[in-house]
Amino acid sequence: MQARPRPKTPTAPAQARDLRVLEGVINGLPAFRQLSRADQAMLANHAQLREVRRAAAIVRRGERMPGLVALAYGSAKLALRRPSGEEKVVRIIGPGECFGLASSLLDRPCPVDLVALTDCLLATVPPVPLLRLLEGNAAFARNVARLLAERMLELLSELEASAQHSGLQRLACYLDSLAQPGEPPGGAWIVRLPATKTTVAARLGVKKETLSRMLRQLAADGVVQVAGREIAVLDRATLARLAGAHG
Amino acid sequence: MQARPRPKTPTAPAQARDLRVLEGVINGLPAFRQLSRADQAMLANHAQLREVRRAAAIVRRGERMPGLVALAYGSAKLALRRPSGEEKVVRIIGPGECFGLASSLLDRPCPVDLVALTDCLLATVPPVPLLRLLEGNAAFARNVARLLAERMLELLSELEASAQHSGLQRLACYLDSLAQPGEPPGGAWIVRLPATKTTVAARLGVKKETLSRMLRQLAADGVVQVAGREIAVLDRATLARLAGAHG
DNA sequence: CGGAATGTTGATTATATTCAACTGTTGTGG
DNA sequence: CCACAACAGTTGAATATAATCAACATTCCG
Repeated sequence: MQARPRPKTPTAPAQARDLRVLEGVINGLPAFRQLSRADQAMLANHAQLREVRRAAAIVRRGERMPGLVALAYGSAKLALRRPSGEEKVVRIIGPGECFGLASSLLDRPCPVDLVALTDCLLATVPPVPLLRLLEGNAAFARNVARLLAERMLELLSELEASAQHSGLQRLACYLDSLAQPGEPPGGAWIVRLPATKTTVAARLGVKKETLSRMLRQLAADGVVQVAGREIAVLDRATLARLAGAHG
Repeated sequence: MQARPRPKTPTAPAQARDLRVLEGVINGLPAFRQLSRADQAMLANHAQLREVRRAAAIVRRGERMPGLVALAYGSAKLALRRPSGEEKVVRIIGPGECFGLASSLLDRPCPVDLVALTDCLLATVPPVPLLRLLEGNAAFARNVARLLAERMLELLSELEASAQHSGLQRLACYLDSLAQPGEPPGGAWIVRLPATKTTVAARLGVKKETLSRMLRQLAADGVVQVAGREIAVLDRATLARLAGAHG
């Protein structure tokens, strides 16, 4: 914890003020925002701060969950790996997001690999204080119930996406969901891929070669314009049409 | 194929004793079993009993959720339908199981089609009493949280299954999970498909033709023996091997 | 600079779908 | 009771889709 943060990281040395940082991170999570400062402090007291390097495994599938993992900065992927080497990325999480609520509450082994996509700072809240809070704080229990319900529905729409067979449909749907209005007003929409194309491909359930070909196709049709990880959506209507029904 | 107990008059006329039957059904659900009799009675008072015919739509996707739907008898499928007509079956539920907890709690539109596979009797508990209980009963809130957490992990393993690309892998995995020890002790294991092969195929994410071919393949290899909806697993080791890694 | 990771492209191949024809089962009404 | 319609399942041939293999280009970092 005295290890100096990477010189690239512009923020102040995080580890020096564990509790401060922890409380900040915890307060930033939707799951905990409504808690009293006392409860938040209790969680922070039991939580741990951890820095991990790009490509490091944060939790491995099958391991006991160390608790709820919250990202202060950086990004990580939740991935399922087949022995054959192929992997399916379930979700990509960024700063302020967390992972492992369900498994922690039930004390079940981690159902996926959690792998850092960039250097990360993360907070880990062990199951015990979570369960204590769940027992003693009805509002928290309600909150957790609502949160899990939302996550469930998200996961379901994830499953739905993976069910629509055409890779192109899934890509169109994905781009559409990530599109942000570009800075020149009426112009094109912008998508910044949250990870390498290889990882995004795994997230979409296709190989990187296929993703490459699909993007080329879309570009040739004038629907998008690709520049590395930046994608400009030129024709959002067509994109939406592709995402909806079979194109 | 098999004699389904026709609900000519199932046991006793169900609608005549709404409250009795409702309390019975509600008490049978894991979500509600631990409630006091008073709370159960409250739920029963607000709940409704409904008989539906085979193939009838119980709730349509996008409709407002009428509440938690619990099956007293019969079975139903949760299905996602693409405009193109193809459908993906997410889950098949049987007696004692329920559906729609997450959507009801959040008052979100129903994310799937719920369709009766056989004639059914079902109880519907509207969102309002559910939410009231969630507010007033901390133990219930904790219970709901745990239940949703479990459902989440199930859904995740569902997603995992749909990610392993080989249809044969998914079939092997599915059969393995349904295999029951056959009645002659050391003999073969038995699987009774919970629905028509067409529906099971949709559950596995393949067309009925493909399922038929895969089963023929497995039978030719001496792994299973198929007789209508009954499947005898002759070589469970091989089945498990197929389910695990690429076969 | 140089090496590793990432991404692209073409040729080939595996897998499952689609189309189509046919069989078998089940329930209904003449 | 039989005929028939509707549905469920099987099988083969042609086809579509994405994976795999292989070579090459590019970008990222130390």
